[in-house]
Amino acid sequence: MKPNLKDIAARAGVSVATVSYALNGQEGVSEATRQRILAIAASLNYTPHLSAQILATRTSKLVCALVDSYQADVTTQLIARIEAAFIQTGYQLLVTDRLVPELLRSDLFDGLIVLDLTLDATRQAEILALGLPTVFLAGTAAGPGACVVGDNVGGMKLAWQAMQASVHRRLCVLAGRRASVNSAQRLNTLRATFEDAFPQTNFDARVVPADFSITQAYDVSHTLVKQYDAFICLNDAMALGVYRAAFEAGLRVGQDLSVIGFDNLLAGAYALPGLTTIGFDPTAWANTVLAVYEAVRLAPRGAQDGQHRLIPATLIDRHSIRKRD
Amino acid sequence: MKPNLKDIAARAGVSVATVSYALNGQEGVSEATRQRILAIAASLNYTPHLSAQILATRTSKLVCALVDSYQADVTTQLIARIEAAFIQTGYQLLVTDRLVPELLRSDLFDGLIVLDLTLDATRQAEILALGLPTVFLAGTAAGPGACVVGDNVGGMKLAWQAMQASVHRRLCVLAGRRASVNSAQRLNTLRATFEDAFPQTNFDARVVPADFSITQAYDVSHTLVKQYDAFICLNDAMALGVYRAAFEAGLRVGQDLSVIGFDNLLAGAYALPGLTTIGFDPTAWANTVLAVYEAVRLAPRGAQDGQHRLIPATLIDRHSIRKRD
DNA sequence: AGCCTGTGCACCGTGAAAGCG
DNA sequence: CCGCTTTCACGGTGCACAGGC
Repeated sequence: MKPNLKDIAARAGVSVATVSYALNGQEGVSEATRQRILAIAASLNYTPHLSAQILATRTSKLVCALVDSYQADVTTQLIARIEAAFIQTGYQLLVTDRLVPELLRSDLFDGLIVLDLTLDATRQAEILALGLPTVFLAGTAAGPGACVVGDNVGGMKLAWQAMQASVHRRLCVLAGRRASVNSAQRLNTLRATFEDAFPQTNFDARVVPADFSITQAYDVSHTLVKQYDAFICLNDAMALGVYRAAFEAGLRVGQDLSVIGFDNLLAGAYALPGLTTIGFDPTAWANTVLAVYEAVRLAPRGAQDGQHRLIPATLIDRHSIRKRD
Repeated sequence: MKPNLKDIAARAGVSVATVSYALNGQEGVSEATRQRILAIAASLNYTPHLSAQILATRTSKLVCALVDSYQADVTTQLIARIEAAFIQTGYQLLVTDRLVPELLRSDLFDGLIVLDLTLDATRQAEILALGLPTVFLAGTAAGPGACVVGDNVGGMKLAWQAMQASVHRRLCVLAGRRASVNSAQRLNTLRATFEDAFPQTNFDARVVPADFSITQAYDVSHTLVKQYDAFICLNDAMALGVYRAAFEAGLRVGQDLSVIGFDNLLAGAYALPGLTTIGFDPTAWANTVLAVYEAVRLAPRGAQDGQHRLIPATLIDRHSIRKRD
């Protein structure tokens, strides 16, 4: 059977408390007994019973990462970085894709990181109701809770500039769900920029909703690739839908039409030709998440709101835009 | 503060034990008091303290899914299905990509599912040493531990047949790491089939190692696409590396050359043209994992070995092979 | 007596305050 | 004051048993 403190105590000829102090590096144990206890613990291959520790200390170093899908590769790119940052600070990250209130309210987790770029206000409220220290990876400065998000405004301006350099001028915009905070922010920025440049032209007539999904974008793009040649997609998945429709129509991306995405998916890097897109430095993002998490943890309940940090956007220039000479 | 059994007991005017019985649906509580207790629990928004439950019962319904990478999309496709199957049976799956012995030996988890298709014997032994009920998603019938794996032999035969239907005859094989069980099984099957069909020809001269990775496959393929035109890739990632090299050489997959992969990645479905590949029904796979897990859990310690279940392979016929008329 | 409903208490493994020589 | 022990607490479970009809 797995050894516990009592077993070690019996072998060392001391009390359980002394073993506990020795293993936790606390004072009040002579160096000699400490070494003896550590040696016995190592020889028995002792590891503490985490549930008992959590129960006794009423604290946990476990943090839950709630993802919208294991296949959403924007978020999976980030998880690994976030996990690395948290582990360095002594936390252990565990990932799930289901919001099971019984689990999250079970005192097992110290807090929650929500990696869901399609997050809407309803779900956000539902998550905050769990009462855990929480950091969101999408959301608005105005909304409740703390969040660390990519700079959609700056990113969309970069995307617009990149598309302005294209030979293609017939602009079409593929948008996500209306309720999605990310989609709304990106679309509003683009509209403002567009109306600034072309005050006379109707922007919204060029906007087609495609739910942030590759399949929906593919479906609507069959006709779009015949009318338009400059596609600004509010995420990379939809850009890949345009790729597919273009391929089947015998059109070459980067030649016959220009496409730009948003999020810097791995799949975009491997698309042919490589997808020009807007990305956010994942390591910077992860480190900021950790910093905000620590702040939220210490903040009095309810004072999490308004914490809002922006990760600067960069243009990842590949080959899906045909530039003017 | 979060309510506990004592709070409920006080409000209901009964003992803590009665509350525990009522909430767990056990006998010995009258229907009237049970309803009263349930109502109070609901109104207080009570959820049990999981650590205390695990400590008291010495059992956990938490299962850890250990993945090799959050980006490995063969495994992420499976996680969601496995999670669904396990949740139906009352388990809760939590995912991590780090083998932290302190965590896994902490009595928090009931058992372990290892989703690592690149698993080798060393790592497998290391994981088994943790002493948890474990199911691997890669491995050999001969090896220790229980595993549920795709039928590499049957799958590779299907791949061979599919490629035999191609107009392209200059065969090249892209292989993974030698230590990988999956790569070895697939390669050995292919070699046997090839030598059966062409006893005079040297098979191994046509095999190029590319580490199961898209970038390595891309690197080696620049020259390969000039010598060969029929590529059997032991996984889809490498097939996509061939795609990229072909694209840059001005060659069209499905026209100028034929490619088949293995694993049925999502990225292959969205590649242009769609990648013909070998897949395994993920729902069947997930259900089998659950069944084997239950068996392993109940088996006496050490008796997990030799459990070995095969998931049948199917050909996913898309458009990367140019067939004879 | 026997059945039904409910209670008291030891226990799970660990942590930490207070006590003691 | 040092070095260690005693004691209680954490939240929940389940056995043995009590009391009423």
